[in-house]
Amino acid sequence: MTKVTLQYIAKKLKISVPTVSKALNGYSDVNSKTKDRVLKLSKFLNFIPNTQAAFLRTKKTKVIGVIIPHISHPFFSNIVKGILDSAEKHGYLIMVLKSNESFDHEKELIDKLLRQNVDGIFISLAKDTYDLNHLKKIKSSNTILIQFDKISKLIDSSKVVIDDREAAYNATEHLIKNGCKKIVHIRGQLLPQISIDRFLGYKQALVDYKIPYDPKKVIMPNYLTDKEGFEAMNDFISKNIEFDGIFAMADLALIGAMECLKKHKIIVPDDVKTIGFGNWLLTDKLSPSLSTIDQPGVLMGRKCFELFLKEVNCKKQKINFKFEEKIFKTKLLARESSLLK
Amino acid sequence: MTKVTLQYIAKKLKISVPTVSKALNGYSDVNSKTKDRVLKLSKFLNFIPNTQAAFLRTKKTKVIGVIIPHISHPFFSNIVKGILDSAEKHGYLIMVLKSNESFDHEKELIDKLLRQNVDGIFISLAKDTYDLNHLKKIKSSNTILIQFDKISKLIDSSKVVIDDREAAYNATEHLIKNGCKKIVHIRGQLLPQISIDRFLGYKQALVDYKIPYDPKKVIMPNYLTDKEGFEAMNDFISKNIEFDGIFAMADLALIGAMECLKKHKIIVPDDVKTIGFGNWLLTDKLSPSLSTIDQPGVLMGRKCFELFLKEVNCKKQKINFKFEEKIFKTKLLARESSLLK
DNA sequence: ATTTGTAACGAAAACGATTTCGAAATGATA
DNA sequence: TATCATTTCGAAATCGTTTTCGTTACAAAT
Repeated sequence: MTKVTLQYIAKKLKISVPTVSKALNGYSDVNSKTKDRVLKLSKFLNFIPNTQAAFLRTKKTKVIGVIIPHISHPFFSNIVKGILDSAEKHGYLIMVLKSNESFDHEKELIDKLLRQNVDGIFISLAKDTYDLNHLKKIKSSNTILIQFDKISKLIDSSKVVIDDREAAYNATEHLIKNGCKKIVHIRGQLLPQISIDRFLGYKQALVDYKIPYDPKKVIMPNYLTDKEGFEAMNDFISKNIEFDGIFAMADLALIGAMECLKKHKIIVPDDVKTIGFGNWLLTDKLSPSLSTIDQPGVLMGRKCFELFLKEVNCKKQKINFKFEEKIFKTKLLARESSLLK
Repeated sequence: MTKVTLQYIAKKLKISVPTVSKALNGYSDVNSKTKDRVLKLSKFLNFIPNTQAAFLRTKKTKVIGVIIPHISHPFFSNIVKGILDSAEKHGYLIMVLKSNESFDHEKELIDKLLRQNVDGIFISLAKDTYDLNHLKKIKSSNTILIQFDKISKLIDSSKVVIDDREAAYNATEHLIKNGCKKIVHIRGQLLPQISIDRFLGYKQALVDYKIPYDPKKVIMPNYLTDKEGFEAMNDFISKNIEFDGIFAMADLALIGAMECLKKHKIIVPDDVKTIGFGNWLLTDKLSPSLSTIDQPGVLMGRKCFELFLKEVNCKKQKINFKFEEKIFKTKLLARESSLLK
């Protein structure tokens, strides 16, 4: 059994390869009868066009590479879901890669994707990415780059983010308005812009409400896991740092922190009010249910693809293209953990 | 600026294209000095080999397609994570596609992947997949097929599953041993083997412990969401069906069910003991924490890739290959929701 | 009768690699 | 010197498409 190719079909039909190709791709210079014959036979033979061969001419793979720091993370799952939703409607396929938050790894992944000639690369940077030459390589290879979530402002590309600063401001303000005066902050690492921005939002809210900023009330664990959140809280408590509110940069860290509170018989929200970030799955089912900031992951994923597609079309039609930065609004979900009784 | 190809490098070095190719691919019939020159220049020029062109000869893409019913689902996230872990070590890339539990969609996705000439397809079938011609198409195209989770026994391929029946048996037995005599079961749809198996495990445990099976104690919602779980429970209660235990085929459905109990002031585990399935993220943080069956998603993903690789190597060395079926043990996590006080 | 226009098709080049196989050059051996 | 083996290289074929452009045939218009 031989492979079914254009060649094969052409031979069977005693016509040329180009004609078969044109018939299948809807060119106008092919008789409708021959077109029918081609379509019928190729369906009958279950012809599967070879995308790699096609690529050699078209230079389009209709594949997008998505690089995220983690896979098993609800926010990134939602991002991927959003991208997939849109991509599939336009016939694109998605390669998903994870950087494990490692810069070195990230560089390799980009090389891999460029070798694959993907049409676009969507990336949320690793938290320790400082050098940007790998992103420049993407641009110089003429591959479309879309940054989301953890982005670098120094690289020209369309971007999809949330207003982290505003979100953090709102979260902090929310605690204040619910009576907190001594708010501790479990923040993310130094480098990624989002953890800086969230920290700045926290600080700004304090300023605006005339609460003195106290560096001792801010802690920076290595990872935002529940364990580290627990430890962070232990730290505050053992150092006798007073607090009546917690703002954590990630729900999971907050959950760990709250377990520590429970161990110390500190009641949420009675004694301490808390708010997290991310609206993780099931945070609404906890007791107390977690107040948090909802990031519209699915919408963000869709937007990434939309901006990508816009760029594709502009390039095709040689229209001038301007990069866009879409800033999504977050939603503060006030649940039990932060509300006055 | 021209593209850097083998051609280009060959010209610069005044040698032939094949020699460059051989130098880069470690052939022995190339002088070590020329090899050095090639390696140096191609690194200097930042040569990116064109995988599509290479494919035309090698017939290997080093890409695997993974089809799962949902993206934002912790179990499948873990599967993908496991696959990614292993794949990356062996230089494979992963395309992730979601079928949305739709058979029709699933068929299309497979066509897309075959067009892409992926080396392997890993699939967890949609719950309403009844016809298997699309899987046969994979096999007849000589693409390696690995089935996991929701599989069809009728198709010859390596398979990675858990023993659903045993797991469900253990869950039910666990409830019985903790004093339950009237256990309701929230089951999955009729078609997928896993929901049949889990149901059978439930039934078997009843038989073994001499508890009469009562069809009225089994409900089959359309989806295993929290809402549907809630409704299911409402149904039981409104029909005055007595129960002192719940075994749900999915944690999320159980969570919904337990919200309904709470509404009716039925206390878990005092009045009713419950156990779910899947060990979803944060189910250990709920109050009461959920007893559940842990599926080793990451390990399963890794195993999928391992079996795939074995098949690849056997084919390469023309060794006889036998399909394997790996059945993972599940772990019963006895937490608060099912334990005697 | 000549020109023009249009529809339908195919020859040929191109995309960028890999692989087979034979040739040339060199060194070793008889 | 003749023969043989080894090393190193490249010509050529090939993979399966797409796209440009020219050719043919025929009808319509002048």
